[in-house]
Amino acid sequence: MNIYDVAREATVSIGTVSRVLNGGYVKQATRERVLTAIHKLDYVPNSGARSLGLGRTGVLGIMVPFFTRPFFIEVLRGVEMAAAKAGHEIVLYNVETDQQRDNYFKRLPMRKRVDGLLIVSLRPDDQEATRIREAGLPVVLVDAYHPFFTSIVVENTGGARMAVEHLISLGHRRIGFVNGMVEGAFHFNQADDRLNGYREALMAAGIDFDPTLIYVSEWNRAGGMKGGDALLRRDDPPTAIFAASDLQALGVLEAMRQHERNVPHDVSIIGFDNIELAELLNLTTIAQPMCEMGTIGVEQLLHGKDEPPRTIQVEAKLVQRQTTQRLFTGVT
Amino acid sequence: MNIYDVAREATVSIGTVSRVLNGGYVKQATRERVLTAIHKLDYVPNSGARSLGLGRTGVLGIMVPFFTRPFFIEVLRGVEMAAAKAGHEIVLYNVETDQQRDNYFKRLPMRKRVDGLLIVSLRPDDQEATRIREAGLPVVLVDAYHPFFTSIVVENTGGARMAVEHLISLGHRRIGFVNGMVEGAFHFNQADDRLNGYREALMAAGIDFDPTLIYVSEWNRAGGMKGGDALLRRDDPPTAIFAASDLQALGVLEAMRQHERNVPHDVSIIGFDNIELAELLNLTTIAQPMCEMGTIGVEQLLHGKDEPPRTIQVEAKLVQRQTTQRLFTGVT
DNA sequence: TTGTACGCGTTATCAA
DNA sequence: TTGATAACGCGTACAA
Repeated sequence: MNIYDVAREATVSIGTVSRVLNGGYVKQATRERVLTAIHKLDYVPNSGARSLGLGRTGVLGIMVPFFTRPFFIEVLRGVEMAAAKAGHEIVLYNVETDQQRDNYFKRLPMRKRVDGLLIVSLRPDDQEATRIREAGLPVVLVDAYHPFFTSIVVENTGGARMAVEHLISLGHRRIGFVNGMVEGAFHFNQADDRLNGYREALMAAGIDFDPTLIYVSEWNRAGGMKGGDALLRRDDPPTAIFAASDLQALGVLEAMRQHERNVPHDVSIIGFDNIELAELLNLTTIAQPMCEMGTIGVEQLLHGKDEPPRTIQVEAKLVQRQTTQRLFTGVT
Repeated sequence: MNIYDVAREATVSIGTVSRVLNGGYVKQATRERVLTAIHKLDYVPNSGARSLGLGRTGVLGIMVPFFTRPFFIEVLRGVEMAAAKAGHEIVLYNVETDQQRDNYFKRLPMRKRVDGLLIVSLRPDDQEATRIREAGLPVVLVDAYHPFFTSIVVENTGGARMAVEHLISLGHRRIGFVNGMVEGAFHFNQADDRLNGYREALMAAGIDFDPTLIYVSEWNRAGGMKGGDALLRRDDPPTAIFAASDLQALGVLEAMRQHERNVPHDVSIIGFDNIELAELLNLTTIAQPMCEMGTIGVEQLLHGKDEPPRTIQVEAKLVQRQTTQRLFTGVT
């Protein structure tokens, strides 16, 4: 069932069929004959052949680590919405190992299977970035940064500072920090920025920076649990804990439960991201517009083609819920 | 940068390059020359052209409604794992409206953009199924059933019966049921099966079936809340509630909180699915192997090509946690 | 307004 | 073991 069959059925040439399909000038009567033939034969253009001729595929690639984590799902949601609206399909490149990451960075951009590539939370090194740029494939980074590409990032430093300032404003001075770690060789750099925010807030309040109050864990619940546990085993446990992601904050909450500390009475907890679960569990957190970041990313991919790369910073917002409260000093 | 460039660089014909790439017989020395040329030119085969010649794309389509819901995410996880292992990419067709659903059912199978289509929780009607079958595209259904295609389903009736039997075994006799509804024209049919399981369990225990104890809601938290709320407003509220999905069960839990009923002391709650959240919130539930269903689906798609369609029923299992307990009768 | 013929980058077939 | 060439199905100049 190809374009020749339709042409024969409608007794026209394939050129005419193509024009009917792609909106060229065709006499009304001819158009109708072709349309009837198409309908009768149940003809649908072969998209592979189409992209070969056209030089584009109508497909956007999205490269994302651990896509089942809530943060990435939210970004994906935004991506899907924007792509669907623009009539593009999306193919998912999930990254769980260094090997996958390297493989994708090396091959994906030159295969021309996609019209654009959205990379989430993964940072190409300079050599990879150079190769990608030379391949000419539009690339946009979300939650990651590289000078060669348009990047959408939340104000990581500012957001972290906001979180810690919130805790300080509640009277806390011994504030633990469960930060995220580099998983594999993925080159996340959010962790550094958030650490800077943490330090800035302390410094501004005249609180000494104590590196032993920092625990670096994986960006998931198990990691958060380990962090919360470690911080509570100290002789002088912190009265508040800032976790670099909501998932880690959930782990911290679990650790608190195991240590039989009441949140927020004994310990205040604040997370980062504002995933759906945070609302469900009443977790105070720093919200970043995850879905929107995905949407913006796709729009940049589609419409920001030839503009020079730029960094789009989106706002973080404090969402106060019920896991943080004024430090109980024992005084009335 | 195409195969001709490589051929020229290595002073061979494109046929030889192709053979090096696809594993034909090539003299070692020639092979190395070609490989060097490939490396030097950073050549990567154009996958569009490749699929045109090959007649296949190496891509699997997955059509799924509301893909951000935990159940679908879990299925997707299984799909992604299996597809990656088999060296296939996946393109995501998210369905949120009837229109999208119809569009995809009509066009997707004949465009030959994918080598196989996995359809999750969506049921084609007979006409659609016929067209798809005629298009010759391998299709597998997950969490849905149609006689034309291999289908992977959990024992919906058995699972629901298990849930209600569990409640009955705890002494409950007035058992509410928050079932799921047909959203749009998506033709879910899980709801009917689960209703049957509910009735069977009651009947087996000699309990009268009371249709007013059933509330039909959307398959999400908001729906569950409405259901829980409605059931609690009765003069004789149920002592236990079975929700057709964990998401709805979460809504029911929220409703209980609003009505200031203690779970499980005042009311026992059981869900269905066993999403990650269920563990986090200690929800008793009926587990279905969501991830595995995705994996099996892909395997069937890839290896079950010419075998006749069959229905693969996977097991449901009771996972007892802390939202169900023996009915408190007031007697010691 | 319509038809012809070429190009897109591969794979596969067949002859050498 | 290698090279030449015909598909694959479409878009699109260009000619008619």
